[in-house]
Amino acid sequence: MSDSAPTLEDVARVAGVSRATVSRVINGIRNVDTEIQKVVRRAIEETGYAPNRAARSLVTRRTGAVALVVSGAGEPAEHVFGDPFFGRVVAGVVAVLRRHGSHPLLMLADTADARADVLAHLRQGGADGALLVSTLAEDPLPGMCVRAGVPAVLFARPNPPVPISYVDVAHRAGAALAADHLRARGCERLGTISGPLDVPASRERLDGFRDALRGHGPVPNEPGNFTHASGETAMARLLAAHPDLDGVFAANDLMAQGALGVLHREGRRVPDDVALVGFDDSSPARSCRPALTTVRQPVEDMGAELARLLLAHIDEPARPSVSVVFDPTLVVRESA
Amino acid sequence: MSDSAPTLEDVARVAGVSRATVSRVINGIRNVDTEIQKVVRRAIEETGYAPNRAARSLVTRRTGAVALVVSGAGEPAEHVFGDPFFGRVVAGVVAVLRRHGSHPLLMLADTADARADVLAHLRQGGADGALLVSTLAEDPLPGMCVRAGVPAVLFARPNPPVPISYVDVAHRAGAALAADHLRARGCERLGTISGPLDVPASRERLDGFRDALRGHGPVPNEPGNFTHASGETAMARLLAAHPDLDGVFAANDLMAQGALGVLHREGRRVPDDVALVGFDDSSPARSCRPALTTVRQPVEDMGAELARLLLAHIDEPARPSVSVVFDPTLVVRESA
DNA sequence: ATGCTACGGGAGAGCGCTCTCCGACTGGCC
DNA sequence: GGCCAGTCGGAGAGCGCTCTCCCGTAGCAT
Repeated sequence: MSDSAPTLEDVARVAGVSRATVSRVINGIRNVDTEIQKVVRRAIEETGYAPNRAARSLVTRRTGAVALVVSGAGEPAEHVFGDPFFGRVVAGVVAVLRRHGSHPLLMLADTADARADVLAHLRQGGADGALLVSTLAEDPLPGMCVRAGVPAVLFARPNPPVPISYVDVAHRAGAALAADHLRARGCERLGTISGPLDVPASRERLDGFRDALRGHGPVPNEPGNFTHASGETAMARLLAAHPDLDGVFAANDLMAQGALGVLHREGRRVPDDVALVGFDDSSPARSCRPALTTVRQPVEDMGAELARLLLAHIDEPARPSVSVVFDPTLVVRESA
Repeated sequence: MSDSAPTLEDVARVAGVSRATVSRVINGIRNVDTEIQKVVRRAIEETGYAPNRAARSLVTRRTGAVALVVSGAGEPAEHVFGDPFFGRVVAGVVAVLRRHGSHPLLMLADTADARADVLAHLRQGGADGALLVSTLAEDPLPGMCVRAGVPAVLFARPNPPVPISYVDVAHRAGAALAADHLRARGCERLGTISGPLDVPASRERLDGFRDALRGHGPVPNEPGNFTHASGETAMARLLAAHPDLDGVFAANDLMAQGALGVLHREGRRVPDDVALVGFDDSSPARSCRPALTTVRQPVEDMGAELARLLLAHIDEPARPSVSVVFDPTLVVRESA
């Protein structure tokens, strides 16, 4: 045994067979005598052999890694990674990938340079494909991937529309769920705290809410940016402009939580004076007081589907792109 | 140009030089005539060349990837990934790695099989080293890495002690900060909600708290397991056994948040009747009502140091292992 | 003019693996 | 007994890159 790691050659010598046979045993095992298989396996054991991934990738053109790209504006990285929502996506992704022997390679695409790096990495075969999770209103990365012929799948519909597979939730239907619930519990004067209006998902949640309420008068909205703080300011503004509000729909739980704090400070009881519905069913929703009634996205399942789609596209590059839209459900807790 | 991706050879042909020269230009550029460099760069541009990472790794024995291993018991993956604490570690790690052109490869080591897979991956050169973040009381993985000669760095002190570098926070000092603060604001009857007592960090926080209070009578403790729910039950028990409690130290913010809910329900005002101090300074601490006074760990910095240490160990395998311990600080908010 | 160093650039040997041939051997059937 | 099909295993050609030699040329001192 030499000083460096054992190679196929070493194992073959110990087993008294050829390199090819050892390779056959390790991989698909097309047709190798069981007796020889045993001998080879013993030799592998004995030498402590571990196949070299780089050498294998060189010929198979597969790495067993997929890029998990977080595409966002220049916001601090901890924001994205610290977001439990993203964590749930990751959990779903990992659950599928690990069964397949793959792992996600975490990458940040927060600047044009970073995007170029990500694309270069992909083109260099650093990963077999990419999962793109974007917080950007308009993201050029999906288009770049398509043009470069890199298999990629998006979380959320691509904004500059490109022929690429994606998973999403039915935003309008989810918002309608919230609207119906608020109406059903007797709320008359509703308001909303939306996300940034240039983000399609925000837009759809707002439109879905308003559509469901068509014929019941205008619904005032204050846009936030999905953060706790923006929920607070939005709620304060909404309350200032419409003191008689009795129901609020926030486009995510974090903003709802912020709104909750403001309502409390202003002496409004929730849900008695003002009913509040969030979106996401993230962990804050559960730990809030009062616990948040919210529209649940099956985020883990969506993450899992994201991974499944990518693996399919990697396996079969010519596969037509599809969109998979999940239906949200209403989780009724205390706030509405 | 052939149908497949251009190779060094193609670029060399276009530039009218040898493969080696193109390689030189792309990498260290040891000594190549500037004129020729220009020609080569133009050829690279022209061919749209992207170096093949696998081929490069094969000879350099470097992948530019680092395993980020989440080592935990069989708990659901979403728990770990969804934990903002982990997200902050990742943010720190990524900040350093990206400057170095590396990326973290996310791996789960929640079972013995998974641990074996992780180790195999590392031994196969799937990553240049490993960052181990463990929630386990006793984790065999660090030892496995050391034995296999895989560069690895831990977040938190290794429990079966092994010669390996790690970063950690001064738990005892942090707990003492909490104790001193509670004493200073006049609390007399203190209690604690610790983490699992077989986890070294929990132990140290508890011991540190008690040590700082030595001579002021015994400090009752109810152990939890770092979850919201366990904080609730622990607080309820503590209150049942010691109704006259006027100060509580919880070993993390999540449990503190749970405790807060129970105190509220029991009609105790915080901080007037019972003062409460948490640990971590996680986002729940900020969004709680009342906002949590807590011991802040500089988690992002710790994550960054984690990555820096690993890169150093990869560069210089013989480098002696070290431990880097960060000092926590007290963040005073409303709860104490 | 000769030798020596210095440096730019090419040739070519691998890195460790997979996979396509192709040869050898076996057994069943005419 | 001969032939063909079928099965098993070996030889060897790459995959695309890096890096060590080595040669050629130029610059300088002898």
